Amino acid sequence: MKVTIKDIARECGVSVATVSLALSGKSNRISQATRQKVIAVAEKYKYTPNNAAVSLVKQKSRMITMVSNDLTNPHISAIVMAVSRVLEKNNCGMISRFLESEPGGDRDLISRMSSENMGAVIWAKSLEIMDEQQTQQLDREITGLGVPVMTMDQYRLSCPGIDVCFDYREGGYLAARHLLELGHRRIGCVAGTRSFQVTQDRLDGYRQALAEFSVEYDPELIYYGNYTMNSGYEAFPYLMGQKVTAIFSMNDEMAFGLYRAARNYGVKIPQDISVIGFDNVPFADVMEVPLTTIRVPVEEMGQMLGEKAVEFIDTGKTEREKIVYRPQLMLRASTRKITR
Amino acid sequence: MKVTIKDIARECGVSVATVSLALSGKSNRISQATRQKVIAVAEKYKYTPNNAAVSLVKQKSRMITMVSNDLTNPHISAIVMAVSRVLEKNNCGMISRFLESEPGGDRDLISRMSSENMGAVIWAKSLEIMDEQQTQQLDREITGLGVPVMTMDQYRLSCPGIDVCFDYREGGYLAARHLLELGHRRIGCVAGTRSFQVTQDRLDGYRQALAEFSVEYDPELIYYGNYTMNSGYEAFPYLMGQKVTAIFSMNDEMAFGLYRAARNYGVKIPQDISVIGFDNVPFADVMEVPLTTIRVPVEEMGQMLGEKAVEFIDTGKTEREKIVYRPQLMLRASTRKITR
DNA sequence: CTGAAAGCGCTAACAG
DNA sequence: CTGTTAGCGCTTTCAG
Repeated sequence: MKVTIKDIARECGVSVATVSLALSGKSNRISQATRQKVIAVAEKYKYTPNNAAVSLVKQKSRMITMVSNDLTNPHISAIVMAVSRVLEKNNCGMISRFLESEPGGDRDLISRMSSENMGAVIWAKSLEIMDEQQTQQLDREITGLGVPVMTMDQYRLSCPGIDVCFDYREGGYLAARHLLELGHRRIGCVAGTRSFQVTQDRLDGYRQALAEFSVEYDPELIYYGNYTMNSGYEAFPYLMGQKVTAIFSMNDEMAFGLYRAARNYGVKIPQDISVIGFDNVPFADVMEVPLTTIRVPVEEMGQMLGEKAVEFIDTGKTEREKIVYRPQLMLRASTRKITR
Repeated sequence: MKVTIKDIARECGVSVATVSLALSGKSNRISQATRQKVIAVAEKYKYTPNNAAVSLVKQKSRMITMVSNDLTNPHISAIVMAVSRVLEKNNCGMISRFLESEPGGDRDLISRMSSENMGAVIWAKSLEIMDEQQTQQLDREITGLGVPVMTMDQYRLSCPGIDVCFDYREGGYLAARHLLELGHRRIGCVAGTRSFQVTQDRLDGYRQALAEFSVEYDPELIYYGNYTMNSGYEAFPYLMGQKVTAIFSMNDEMAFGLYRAARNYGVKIPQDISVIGFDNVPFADVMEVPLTTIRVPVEEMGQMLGEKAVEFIDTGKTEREKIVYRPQLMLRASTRKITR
């Protein structure tokens, strides 16, 4: 049986209250002598508090629930890893819930979460496009958890927390503009999951760039995938059929799918076709033709998410904050001036 | 305030005991009428039990602690993802602790874990090479957690659980033999972290293959990295200096580092040098020159880990089991017959 | 079939 | 400076 505060109290000949106080160190009502003794005994038996009991009485804990998409995407694992690092350092725990990248299912998730009494949640799931009513509904449910919530998008929540955003629109804009500046006019796009807000945002940026260059938007040039490598692979023949000279892929994973398909079809990147990705995962730089892409500062964003979660737990503050990160073009070798 | 069992009891005009019994459904001592009423009210208020309270009284929970190395390695994230999937399905939660791939620090980790009262732990951290005394010491500490422990290596623990192993030795053997069969004789090796047992195992396999082909083992041909891409990158010039014609990399990540370095040095794979990896991460197949590698069935292994954790929690069984998975050569394009 | 009561390990008033 | 006490939300005997 694990040693409890009671065992220590008995051994030291003091009450449990004294032990609790001595160990927490939060009060100087305890004499040096007793404190020292208590600590010594606690160490002797390698005492560690029972978190369930602590969080039951305190009504909160240093456990943080992290909700995110599928880890097989290195972009996601980078975020999770960054968050985890911060939490460990601040001795918080992390309960992770990795969801397959499919829309829906939040309802069930939230009810399960409400059983755990975590101190905060990091909701790093892609935001679905929602109408006003759905938005309010989700807000009500999430807010109902009664803890601060950090998100990775503008969820328009009313509970304490922060929205750590990225300007996907500008990212899409930068990507398309880069291609346009290289002279491309028929620019295909491998979009991600249709129902995600971030997909729409990138598309908006793409369209804005086209407009600036007076290129008409052609919906036939958009292929909707689901952010997996495989969907990039499938997009390739379709877009080639559309005679595009360049492709903007909404994430690097799908761009890699494009690479693989191009190899199969004997199409050379960037000689025959330019490709630009999005995310800047570590692998982008390993390919034989390093991938030009849009950098998303995942490390910084993950760290911010983690630090804020800890801060909200520790200070109990109640504001809702927001921060927006900006994209950056990583120019590498997969894009080039149009030759025809 | 979250609704508790007490609120429901009051609303239904019954005692808390009755509510508990009715909701758990484990007893037929409750009349249909009351049960129905209790359930209706619980749903109305979206009641969910407070896990802290439950686990405090039951002295265990359906929360599983998952300890693993750094997620930036896709091989690790695949395992974590597979585990997570089965836990979700069995409505268990997962507390994750991702450790940087450095030796040591288990001590602190275990004491932190002992505060959470999880139902099981999955210890998917690489095993360090240890002497008899250290082995016993670790066993004592881990066993001291008082819960079943699933590992990914032969930890020789005495607590309930399972060792889900992989035959790394045979993997190393297959890799080296493949190269030998292609006629290579000076075969470099990018080893992983020196202090890991799995590193030693792969090396043993490599040496065995050399012996079978009567090739003398040359320690100068071994470069110790740390399983990161970067260490593969650094290994390259060293091994080229040793005039090797082929390289066995102990994981795919490091092989990718080799790829990147080869590109920089203008060395062609496989024309100038053959490369074989280990793991078979999804990317291995995306490279312009798809990577020949040794497959580790991470999906199956992760699933086994998760299922066993659930099984041990649900049945309370106390044996210690063991299962060993076998390697498989994935022949692709990065290795070829020696031409000189 | 149902209620009362004890207790899981710990904290936080409130007394002393 | 230290002990007593009342609970946090829930399960589980043990009576009724």
